[in-house]
Amino acid sequence: MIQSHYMIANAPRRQPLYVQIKQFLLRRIAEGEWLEHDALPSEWDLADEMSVSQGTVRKALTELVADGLLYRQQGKGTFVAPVLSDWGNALLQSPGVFDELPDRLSCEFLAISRMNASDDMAVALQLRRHAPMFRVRQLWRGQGRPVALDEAYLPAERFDGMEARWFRSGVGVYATLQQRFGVRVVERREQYRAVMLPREDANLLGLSGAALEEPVLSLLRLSVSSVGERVEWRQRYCLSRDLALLQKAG
Amino acid sequence: MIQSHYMIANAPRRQPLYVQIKQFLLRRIAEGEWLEHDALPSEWDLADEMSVSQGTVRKALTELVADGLLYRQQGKGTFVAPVLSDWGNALLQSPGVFDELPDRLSCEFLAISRMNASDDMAVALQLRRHAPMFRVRQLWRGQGRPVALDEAYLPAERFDGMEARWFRSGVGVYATLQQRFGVRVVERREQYRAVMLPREDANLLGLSGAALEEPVLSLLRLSVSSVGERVEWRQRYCLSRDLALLQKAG
DNA sequence: TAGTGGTCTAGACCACGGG
DNA sequence: CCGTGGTCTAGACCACTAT
Repeated sequence: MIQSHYMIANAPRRQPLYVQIKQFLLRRIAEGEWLEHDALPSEWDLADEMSVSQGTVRKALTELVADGLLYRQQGKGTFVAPVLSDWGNALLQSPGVFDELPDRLSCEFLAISRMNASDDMAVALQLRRHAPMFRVRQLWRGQGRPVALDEAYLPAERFDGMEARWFRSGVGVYATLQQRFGVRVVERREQYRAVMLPREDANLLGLSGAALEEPVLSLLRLSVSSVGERVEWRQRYCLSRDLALLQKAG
Repeated sequence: MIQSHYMIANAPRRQPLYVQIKQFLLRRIAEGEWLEHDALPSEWDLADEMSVSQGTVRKALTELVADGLLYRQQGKGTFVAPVLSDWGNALLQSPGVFDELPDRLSCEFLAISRMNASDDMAVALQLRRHAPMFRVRQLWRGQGRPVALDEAYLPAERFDGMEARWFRSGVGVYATLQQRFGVRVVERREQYRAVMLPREDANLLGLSGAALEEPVLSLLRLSVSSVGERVEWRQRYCLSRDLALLQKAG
């Protein structure tokens, strides 16, 4: 299963051992062998199982921790990290206040529908033109008040069998991809803009009258899975009158 | 200089060797011992110099690479990375197009002035109320047209002696902090909002008439140095009619 | 061919957490 | 006390770059 490329003369190029180990563990996590917060075998057990040294296993685990797929606790073990939330590490804070703790957000499912990919969407997701898509709409609330509106677009053929009831309990899109398809999102590219909210979305965010003239923060997101597959295109509108979106920049 | 905490019985807690090595190298870089793109001594030479093993040096270098302070080229060496640009890894792209290459931005110095910290600013930068600050204003252009307006606020006591001419050639704030004070920015926390541009800033961005009613992207940034010091508070307004700000989210 | 970073091993010991 | 992750060493060999 795991083989070094140093031991095989004249063999075609192989990945380093620790990369093979990463992929091996990634597959086992995706297949549900360990659930969130489950402990993996110890570094030594994994090393024995795969006939490599503990240091090599350690290097693989360290990268998976950096990718956010695992977390470690000294003296206890290495565990499967909870799935990335639909907000990632982003927070909503008061503008200008960087040390504030955020409110918890709740997610309300609105609707799921089918449509065809726009040209930009198809290019970004590496699909053919007008490829069939699911559109999942969700409303985020903080302290009961609407704060953001999401439209997540997912390739219908890749995620065949998607059902509305999976979302009814307010579970996020990323959690659903993990639970139902074994897909873990690890990378996101986000574009930020300031726009006026499209009129038809305004009432969902509870805007009316003068508030219709308020600018909103538009976030366009391309989500990539742990195996490099582009799996989601998302449009989010955030009300930013009283809240700012915090990101730690890389 | 470098000492293990394993070899000293009953000694107070010491940092791991590789952390000491990081700090040691960080200081030597800050002091200008090596300039941008200069090669560091080889891992083996550094190991001999500090009487540690090559693997330990390697671990320190790997973390400095991850922090963006160094870069490596196999077969050649390890080099000092160019200073982070005032845009970090962020790019301006066409909305909805994630694979586009960005235009180069040019920086035009506008003015430097003295003022006192606002309350939010003082808290974020861990200064006393109304602490004296420098305000550096710069205008960013892409293909000749204004795209963003920056107001960088720097603690005047920490950066005593700051001069306007340091900025006249269009050099960024981060480059100046590196060159003049040996301070390297490595972490940034950014808040995004959508706002209407303050009237007095609009003409700097070339806005007039109906364009005054365009929303702009507001970015509020707290910059932290390689030694954890909070060194800058920045307000940026980005025109987002035709351009979106791309970030890779962590 | 020499010098660099990149991978891998085997073994040692430390620090933390929990029985 | 044991089992876990965390650090460190010494040595080996591979892969890339330049001369």
